[in-house]
Amino acid sequence: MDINDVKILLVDDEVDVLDFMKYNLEKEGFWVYTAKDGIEAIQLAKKVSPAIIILDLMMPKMDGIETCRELRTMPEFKNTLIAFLTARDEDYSQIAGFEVGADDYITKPIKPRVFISRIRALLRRLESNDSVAKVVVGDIEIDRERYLVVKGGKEISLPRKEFELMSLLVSKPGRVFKREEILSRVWGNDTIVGDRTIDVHIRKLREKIGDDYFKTIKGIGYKFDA
Amino acid sequence: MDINDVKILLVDDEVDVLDFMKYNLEKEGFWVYTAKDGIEAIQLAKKVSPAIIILDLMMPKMDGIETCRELRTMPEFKNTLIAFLTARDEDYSQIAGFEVGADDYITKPIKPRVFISRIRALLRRLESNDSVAKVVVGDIEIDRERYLVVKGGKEISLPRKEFELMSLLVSKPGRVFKREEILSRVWGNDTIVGDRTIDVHIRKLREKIGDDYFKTIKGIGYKFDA
DNA sequence: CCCCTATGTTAAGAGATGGTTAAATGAACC
DNA sequence: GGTTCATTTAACCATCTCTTAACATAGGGG
Repeated sequence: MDINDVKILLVDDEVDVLDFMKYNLEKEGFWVYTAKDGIEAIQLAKKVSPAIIILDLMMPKMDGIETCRELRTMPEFKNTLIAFLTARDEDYSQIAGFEVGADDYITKPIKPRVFISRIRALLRRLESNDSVAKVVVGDIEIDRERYLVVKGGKEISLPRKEFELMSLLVSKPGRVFKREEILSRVWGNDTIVGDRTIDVHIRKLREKIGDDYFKTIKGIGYKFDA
Repeated sequence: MDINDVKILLVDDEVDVLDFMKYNLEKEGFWVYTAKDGIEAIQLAKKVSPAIIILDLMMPKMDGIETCRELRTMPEFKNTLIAFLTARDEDYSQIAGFEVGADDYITKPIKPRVFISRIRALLRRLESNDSVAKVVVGDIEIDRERYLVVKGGKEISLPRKEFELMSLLVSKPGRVFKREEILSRVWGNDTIVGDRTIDVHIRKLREKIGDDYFKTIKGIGYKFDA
C-alpha cells in the first residue's frame, strides 16, 4: 500500500484539534478528510472510503461510540480501522469503545510523533489484514486463514516468511515486486538483512511449489506467474 | 512527468488569494494559470488543458460546484484533477463537492507548505493513474508493472537497461531524444560511459523488437516510431 | 564524389547479480 | 536443557548484463 493513497477521516467538533491533526498527517503524506460530527462523518466516509477513521468521543449530534456502532453495521466499513480520541480522564470509556468495534484509542493531548507512529501501527495492521483470506491463481490457492498453500488439491504448509513472500507475490500475479519492496513488505521497513536472504527464500519456494512459478527479473526483483 | 510541464489552473474571485497561490506554486516550478470565475475558467481550461484545477467554492456567475459539474461532463476533463477551495466553516459542503466529482478539498486560509504538499499529493495520484504501467503504441505494448514488452501478443523480456531505454523512447513516440538526454535519463546524470554504449543497446533493441521501430537522427539522437 | 565524422556491428571480458549450499544463529516447544 | 524447525549468513559458483574496443559503414557538406 502506498502511503500517498491512504485516506484518513478525522472527526472532532473542535476545529483546532482537527487542524492540528490534519497538519501533522498531511506533512507525512496522508490524504486527510475532516468532519465535525457523526452525521457528517458517516456521509463523508461513504463518499471517500477512508482506510482509517478517527473519532472524538464527545461530539454533538452523534457521539463517537454511536457513530462507530453505526459504521460497523454497514458492510463497507467492516474492515475500516476505527480509533477513538479521548481525553486522558475519559479512559473508563475504553470498555464501551472496544465493545462497539474500535481498533485503537488515542489520548489527548496529541503529541505529533506519538500520534503519527500510532497511525502507522494501525496501518500495518490494515496491511496484514487487507489481503483477502483466499487467493486462487490457476491451480494454486493461498489460504491466509489457515496459512496454507494448496496446489492441485495438495496442501503445502510453509514457514511464516516463505508464506508471506509467496502471499505477496501471488497477490498480484505477473507484477514485478522490486527487491526493496519485498524487503519492506515482508521483512518490515526497518529490518536489515543480507543480500542473499530473499534469494534463499525464493529458492525454498521454487523447491516446494515449483520452479516455473517464480520468475527473476535481474536487477529489479521477482514475480509470480502461472 | 516533469514538474515543469505541470499546468495548474487556479480559479477564485479574490485577486489576493489568486496571487498568493500563484506565487507559491510558481516558486515550485509549476505552470500557473488563473481565472476569476467559472465561465472564464472553463474557457481557459479548454485552451491550456491543465493537469489540476483548483476551484473556489464561492464565486460570482458560476460557483465552484457548478463549474466542476460542467467540467466533468466534458470528456477532455474526465481525468483532470479538481480540488475545491473552501473556508473552514463551509466544511459541510464537502459532501456536495464529492458528489460532483471533486478529488480533494483545500481549506482556507492557505498555508504554503501544506498547500504545496497537497498539490504534490494530487500529482502523485495523477501519475499513478496515467503512467499505469502500460503504454500501447501500435502493436507494441510496454508493461512497466510486469517488466515486459509485448509485440503482437508475444511477450519479450528485456534486460534492465534495454527495457529502460525502450521505455523512454516509447513514452513519446515520434519525439527525438538527444543522446545526452538518453544518457541522463537511462544511465543517470553522473554516469560516464563510452560513445558506443547507447548504440549497442539500440542495436539490441532493433534485433529483438524490429529494425524499423528505431530511427536514428544523425547528430541528434534516436526516436521510436510505429 | 570524396572526406570526415557519426553511427553500426561484433565479440570479448569485466562486473554485477542471482543461485546454491551448508553451517551458524535464533525461536519455539516439549 | 535438548531438540527441532525457521531464518539468516557467508562463501562460492554460475550466469547474465553491460561496457569497451576495434573495425566497418554510411551520409552530409564541401
